[in-house]
Amino acid sequence: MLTIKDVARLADVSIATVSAVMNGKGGVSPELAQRVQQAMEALDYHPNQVARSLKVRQTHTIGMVIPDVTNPFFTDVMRGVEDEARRNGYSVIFCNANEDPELERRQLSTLFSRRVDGVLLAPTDSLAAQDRLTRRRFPLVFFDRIPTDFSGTAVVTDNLEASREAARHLIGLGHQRIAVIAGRLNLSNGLKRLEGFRQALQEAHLPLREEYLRRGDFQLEGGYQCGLELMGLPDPPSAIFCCNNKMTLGLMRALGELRIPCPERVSVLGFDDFDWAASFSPRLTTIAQPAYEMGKTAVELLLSRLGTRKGSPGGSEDTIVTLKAALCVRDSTAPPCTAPLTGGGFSP
Amino acid sequence: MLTIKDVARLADVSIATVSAVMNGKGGVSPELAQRVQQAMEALDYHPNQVARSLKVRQTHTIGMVIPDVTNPFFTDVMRGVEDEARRNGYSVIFCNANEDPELERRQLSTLFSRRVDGVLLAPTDSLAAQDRLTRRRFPLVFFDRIPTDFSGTAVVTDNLEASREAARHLIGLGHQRIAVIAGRLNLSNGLKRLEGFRQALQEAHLPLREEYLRRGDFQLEGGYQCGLELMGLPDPPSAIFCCNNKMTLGLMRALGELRIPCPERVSVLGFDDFDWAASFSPRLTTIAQPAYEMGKTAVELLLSRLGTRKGSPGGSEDTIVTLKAALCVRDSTAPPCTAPLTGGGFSP
DNA sequence: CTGTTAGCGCGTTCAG
DNA sequence: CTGAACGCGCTAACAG
Repeated sequence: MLTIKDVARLADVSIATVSAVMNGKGGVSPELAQRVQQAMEALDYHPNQVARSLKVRQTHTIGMVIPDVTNPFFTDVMRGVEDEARRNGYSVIFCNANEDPELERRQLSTLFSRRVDGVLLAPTDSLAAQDRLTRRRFPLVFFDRIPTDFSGTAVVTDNLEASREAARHLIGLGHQRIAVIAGRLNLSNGLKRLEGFRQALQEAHLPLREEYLRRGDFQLEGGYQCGLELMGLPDPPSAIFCCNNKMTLGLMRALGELRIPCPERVSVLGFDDFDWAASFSPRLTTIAQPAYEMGKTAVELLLSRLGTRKGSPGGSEDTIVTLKAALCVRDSTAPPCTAPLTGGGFSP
Repeated sequence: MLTIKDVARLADVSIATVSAVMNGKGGVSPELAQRVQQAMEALDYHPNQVARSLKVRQTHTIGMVIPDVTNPFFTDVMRGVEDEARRNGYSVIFCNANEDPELERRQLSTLFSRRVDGVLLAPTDSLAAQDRLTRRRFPLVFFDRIPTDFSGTAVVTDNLEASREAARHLIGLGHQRIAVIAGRLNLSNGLKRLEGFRQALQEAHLPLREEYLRRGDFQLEGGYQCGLELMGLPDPPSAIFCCNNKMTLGLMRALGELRIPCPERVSVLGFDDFDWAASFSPRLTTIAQPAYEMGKTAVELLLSRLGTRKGSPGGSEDTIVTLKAALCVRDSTAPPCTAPLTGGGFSP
């Protein structure tokens, strides 16, 4: 393996000089710099970053732990993270937490051992934030979700407002029997989405019937089950708001098996947009989160904390950036049908 | 930052002893080992992996460069990689190449600087393999696709056989006018899929009309365009085989806009399965690649090369593992309609 | 402006 | 079985 010494020898200078030109320090005569450059080229020399990291005490690596890599929302975030990180000379070690707090802990632990400069985290429960492992171990930026009573740096979408808008869209269409498939309620995203939905209903003086509030787990299976239950009700809803992409998938699967046409018999509005949403029937009405931008912002936040870290501690912390989501109206939402589709008789 | 010295001091032993217990070397009295363990616990000590890496000359990190993180096929592979890597004490640095050979080169370069122990690569063109950057720099395992005239270690799915099966399914349904939307033909996956399709047609003594062979770029837009063109033909196909997931999405979008019912008017069979495929209408008939297993296998292959690397060079190289894919028959394929749907008249 | 030297935190000799 | 010394490849302080 080539080292800085090989370059120095070939260029006939000291290793300090080589180091200086590599790091763009001034104070090297143009001729020598030239010689060094050529030597590096000739040898196809790549400086050993691990040695460098040991010395400068930063690895230019950030860790990212994701609850679920197969969720397209998170992969969009990842793209934003990777792009922005690379543009700033950082690499990213990604870890899958599989929505498992214990695994999350272990991942955080190895990230620390690898001395990443900072970590991007979408926590799987509310504990991570308080953990001695995370706090003070390294700069941490939360994304997508934050624990209750959170203080720190984070970037999230405005889940409350987005969900209100979603519900208002349904209400505006004339729906009165609106159900919601909520996600896990221990983290901010699930909670705020339900809350926003509730608020909009309240503002419209519409009740949220108990049997219309279902709780999934953000997974496909949960959405499927809730969909089955909801449509099996004596008085099924005419519209359903589904709090994330995977559950929406499950819901649609349930509707398909039940042969319940959407939007004719029931409207569906799903949180999270994805390519697929516009390719199949029905084309899904969704709330689109700015996922890529979220990743980009998370890195910016982290890097700025890293930059000022040397300054007085407790400086620019406790920043929560909130991103706006957008309603994408497509074909899965429509006014409720007035004529009953089930029987031949009338109903009010 | 805590070091091994702090542990040694607290346990009142030498650093060598601490090192020995950490690495499970024998020759330490149980009592001392106990003391050391307790000290490590008490301090919540995490060994500095970067220092360790510098010394032992391996980072226990593998690099993975992916052509497109947003493609669910690759994220499934990633899950397999991450899981298997972690189980063997490896972390993974993932890089997005964005289907861009130049970016791929840069990513490979920084991976080398970071001295990853090996790299998993789905190359974006045929050059990477020959590159002086990749060859001999570090152990390399290709996945998903290999360059033409490849030699080395790789894991791919049996694209040829899978595509033959796909085409045979369509033929078995009675289709005669079968079109194909092929992908990029410079890499093995695109090529083999087309080849398998061709073979099956030949075996059935069916011609592949020139206008029925379209070439996409594995992206959604390409599938969309090809779909438009194909269905705009004077004599449109009654079935389409689409060579990857994203193009299938585009194709379905085109069909939707054209209001061409699937499978009534045209059957669609897409390469790559995904959760979505079973949730919307029509439920897609697909070829399901064992993506997770591919990731897992890639890591196994890499790790075994790493393990025997100290042995005679050129040992267990040039292994190409081929994984079987499975046909998932759902609703998007059906026998061709015999009655014309377009006009009211007859046609043969 | 350039070269020499001392560590960064750890693993691994070697004496004891 | 344990402890002190050396070096991995690099940067930073200092000396020339």
